[in-house]
Amino acid sequence: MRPEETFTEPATEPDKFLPSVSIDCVIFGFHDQQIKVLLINFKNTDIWALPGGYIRLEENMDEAATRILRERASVEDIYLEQFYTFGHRERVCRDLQQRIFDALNIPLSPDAWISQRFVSVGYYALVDFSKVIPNPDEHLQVCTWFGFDELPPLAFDHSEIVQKALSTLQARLDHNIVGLNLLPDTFTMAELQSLYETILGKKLLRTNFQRKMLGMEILERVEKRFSGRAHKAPYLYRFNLSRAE
Amino acid sequence: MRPEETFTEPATEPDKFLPSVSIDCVIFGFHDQQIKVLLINFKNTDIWALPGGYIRLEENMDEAATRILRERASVEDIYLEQFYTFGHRERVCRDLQQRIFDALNIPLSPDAWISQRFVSVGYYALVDFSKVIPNPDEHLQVCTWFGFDELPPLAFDHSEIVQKALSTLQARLDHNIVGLNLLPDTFTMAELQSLYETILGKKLLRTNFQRKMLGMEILERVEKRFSGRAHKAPYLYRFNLSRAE
DNA sequence: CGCCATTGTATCATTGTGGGACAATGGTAC
DNA sequence: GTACCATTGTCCCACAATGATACAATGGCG
Repeated sequence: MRPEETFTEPATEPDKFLPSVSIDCVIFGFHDQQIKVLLINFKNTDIWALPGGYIRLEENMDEAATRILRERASVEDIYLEQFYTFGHRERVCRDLQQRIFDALNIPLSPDAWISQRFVSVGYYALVDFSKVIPNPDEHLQVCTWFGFDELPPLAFDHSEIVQKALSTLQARLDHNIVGLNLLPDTFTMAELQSLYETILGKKLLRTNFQRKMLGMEILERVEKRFSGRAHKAPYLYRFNLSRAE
Repeated sequence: MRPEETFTEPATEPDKFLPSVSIDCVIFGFHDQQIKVLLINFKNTDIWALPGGYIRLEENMDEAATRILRERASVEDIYLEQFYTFGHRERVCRDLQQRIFDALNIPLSPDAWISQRFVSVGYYALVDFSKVIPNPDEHLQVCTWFGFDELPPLAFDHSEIVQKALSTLQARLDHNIVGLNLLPDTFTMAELQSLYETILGKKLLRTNFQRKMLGMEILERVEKRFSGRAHKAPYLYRFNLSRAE
């Protein structure tokens, strides 16, 4: 199964997919003190959108989301969570959709279910920025990271979807161990704090943050870092969930 | 538009509805110190299920949920919230579905989308038990309240849906003002506490619960109750959201 | 008319959090 | 080599939030 099958097949082989339902993935990364989102851009257009896809008849919905993510971001064992389903009547703009298919030179019959109304199930993924290789297929020009605050205008209701993904992530910050998925294997306390501050959109007190994180007993210290920078070298930490009981 | 149209139409007039997507509603009430759930029972069967329905092409998804609720529980201005979307491959059992349609004497073509796989969007509603008039239509034998701990076996994956609805409600208890929707206009502190204890499934300390609720400044005291029972008569309270600022 | 379960409130101990003090560290500049 | 200094790790204090208990007020009931 080649990655690019997903995009063309629903138009050419509609019977292999579940009609009226799509999946859109908000893939979050963290780099340079910034939340990043992976966006795609269709060939011959300037249209940016969330990576998404459709559910094959033989797939569970979660499996479909995992596959879509694998195809776009080339990552396995991903942290993936469903957060909301978007079902506004006019959420998919027909004209814009037509423009995309025209640009790709794929025929789109107005009768096909893929031309009709959609409900889209939103998933967000937390991935280690450094391990992701964006993976454009033959229909995509680019597949790139954008800073959360520098997103281009997005197709359809994708801006709303991104916004809802972030607010859900904020609300679940206590339960999701976001660092485990968004950071490299080892990291400094400052990096972890910067991640939390970026997600929450506010500054935290360094000392209290450190106290709280260490108190959770899910961090393990590893050897001192050989800091390239000046000043006192911080510890490196690693997540160790087995310590939490 | 008569209520019962919803159930037959997708089979007879599939083009009026969005294929592959259904809505299932978990309608919560509170009575006799118990969380209640409204269930339906199809005529000539012993099959219990959640009230559900389909999305008309001209409806937003939220509107569809509101309509389904109105048709089943005859309540307007309902507190309704989407909580999860269920998309397992085998979640709708074909045989069971066939049995329902046979019992109702409605033809069900195996080719129709309604015979195929579904994704179901779950909504939960919080309603004032005393104001709800369960409203069975011509295809339903009964439409009744069940205690949450005394639910009969449910069709398809509806047990899982109910469970997820409650756990979501628990998680959102801080943000949702559940009392506003689940209790009558006026109520005692003991009733409010009992509601919270039932939802959370654990006892709370009376004095601290009272302190916390009063501290939120969303309750307003009304005249003393003429308690039929012995002992000190408690205050009656009413929600007054304008006080929260 | 006193009993007593219930209710409203005050009080104290414990824990959690905001905020700052301070010593230790380890490149950098001299 | 040495003084410097921003960063880091830790401790401490003040105050808020919460757990838990004590106690007075109430109002039907016997």
